[in-house]
Amino acid sequence: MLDQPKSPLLSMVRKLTYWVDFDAADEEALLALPHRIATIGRNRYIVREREKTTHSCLLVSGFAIRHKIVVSGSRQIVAVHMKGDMVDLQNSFLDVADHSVQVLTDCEVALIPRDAIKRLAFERPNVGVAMWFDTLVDASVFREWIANVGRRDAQTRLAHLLCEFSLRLKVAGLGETTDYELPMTQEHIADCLGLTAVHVNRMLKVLEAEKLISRSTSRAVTIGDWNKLADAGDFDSTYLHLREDELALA
Amino acid sequence: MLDQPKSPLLSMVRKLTYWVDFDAADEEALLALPHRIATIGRNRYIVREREKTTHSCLLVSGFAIRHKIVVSGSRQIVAVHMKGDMVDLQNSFLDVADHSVQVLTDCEVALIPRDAIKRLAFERPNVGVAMWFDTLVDASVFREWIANVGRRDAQTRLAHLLCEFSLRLKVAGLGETTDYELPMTQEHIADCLGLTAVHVNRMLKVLEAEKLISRSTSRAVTIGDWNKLADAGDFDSTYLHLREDELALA
DNA sequence: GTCAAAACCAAATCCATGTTAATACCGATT
DNA sequence: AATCGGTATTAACATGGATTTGGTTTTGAC
Repeated sequence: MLDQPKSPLLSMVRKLTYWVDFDAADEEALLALPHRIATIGRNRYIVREREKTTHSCLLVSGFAIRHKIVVSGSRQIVAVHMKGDMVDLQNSFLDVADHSVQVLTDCEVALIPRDAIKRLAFERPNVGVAMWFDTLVDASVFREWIANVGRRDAQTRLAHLLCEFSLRLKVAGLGETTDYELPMTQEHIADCLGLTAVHVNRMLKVLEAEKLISRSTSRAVTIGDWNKLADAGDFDSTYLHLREDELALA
Repeated sequence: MLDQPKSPLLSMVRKLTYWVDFDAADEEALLALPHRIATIGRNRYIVREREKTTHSCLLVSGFAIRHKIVVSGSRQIVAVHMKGDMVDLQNSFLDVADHSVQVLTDCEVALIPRDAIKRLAFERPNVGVAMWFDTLVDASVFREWIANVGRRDAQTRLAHLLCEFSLRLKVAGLGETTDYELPMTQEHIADCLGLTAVHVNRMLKVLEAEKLISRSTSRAVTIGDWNKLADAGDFDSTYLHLREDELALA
């Protein structure tokens, strides 16, 4: 702690460096970004739709969702974020937030002034391009979700989401590929999938009955046969654009 | 023509310059990007899912869609593109395409080698950041589509899409806000909305019966009262992140 | 440890949208 | 003007998922 304080920004550096080769100065500049660590309590909002944002936010621990509320009052979750994700590069550069970001669990975040990020992107093209590519991956996930919600039936949708979580949690070091703890309630899942919580419950039962998953507690998911679940979920991990080494461990 | 050949890349420059202040050298460098003009016939593919891509593509005229095919065989359209859009900054930097891009009509495109774009992004941070921001806007539209498909009923979904087209076509100089030609069949619309073509037809009739729109030919849309249609579609243009001057003319 | 609130589970009913299939239209040829 | 293929339209019927209700279990705040 005294001699080698581990920066919470390290996970960001690690993530971004996949896309471009940073030199020492790039890394230093990233780690030197001004930031403030904050703890955000369960269910609190990081940003609300239509607000102006001034900070971007790196998730150090915990889970967060992005969501939109439609006129009927129902909620659509458009993304789930976990440790190491840069939440809200999205909102913060488009001036007015087009969606809300809410924390699921108590979270530690590093708040970085967006102007500092912006400046860095101009000064160090390596960093700028890396962030650009990172948002391209986000966009790819959004596209897959459009397809999931638009064209797959409830069971397939759910299986797909469970596969996505499986890989992402593993990569984030938060579980095993075939065994993890769901960070969210069935209602959250429903809002990811454009379904009702009641129906998510039914489909979980179906997946369980078909021996694709099993659950010890209500949040714990164990995947019996990963490939079968992936088939059931029409899941192809291409869209996550994981690195080879990340894929390998899956 | 002889003294002032108008570059097809100009519309790209105009679009990108909204986000950052280009200097003369930036603009020059953008216009100097190597590119090849090609004409692509109706229904042809620009990229197919899982292919490796080497070029990025600027739409000079015509319409294109991005889509994914799910296991049941149905198609989900995840984006519609028109004149001036950079199609496939997305695919081309993520090595393997996670979705297909297909043109609807005969299209003129400018094909730009992705390496040239990448190099430019490193050499001229202004350009890199501008492209980054452009993809942030794309991502914002994806999010809105997730919500549209996931949480709005058929009629609202359709009204929402018609509003989006209304603004985007107007901004692209391809129609009036209250009066435009739909670039797509009802089946295409259905695949944007996660519905069937039959049901899209039904809903078009409903919107017509409620005097929200009228149609002279089957593709022509006239919006009676824009605000009423926007209400019916739960439409708020924030997510398009249009410039003020573009919004003004809406 | 207690208690209220939240989450989960189950069953019955309903309805928005899907499915299928037949007909009508329209624009592009020849 | 006859033909043809792709769209659009319409109707009858089927169904996946929503809704509603009520009960049970778990969670977390104190």
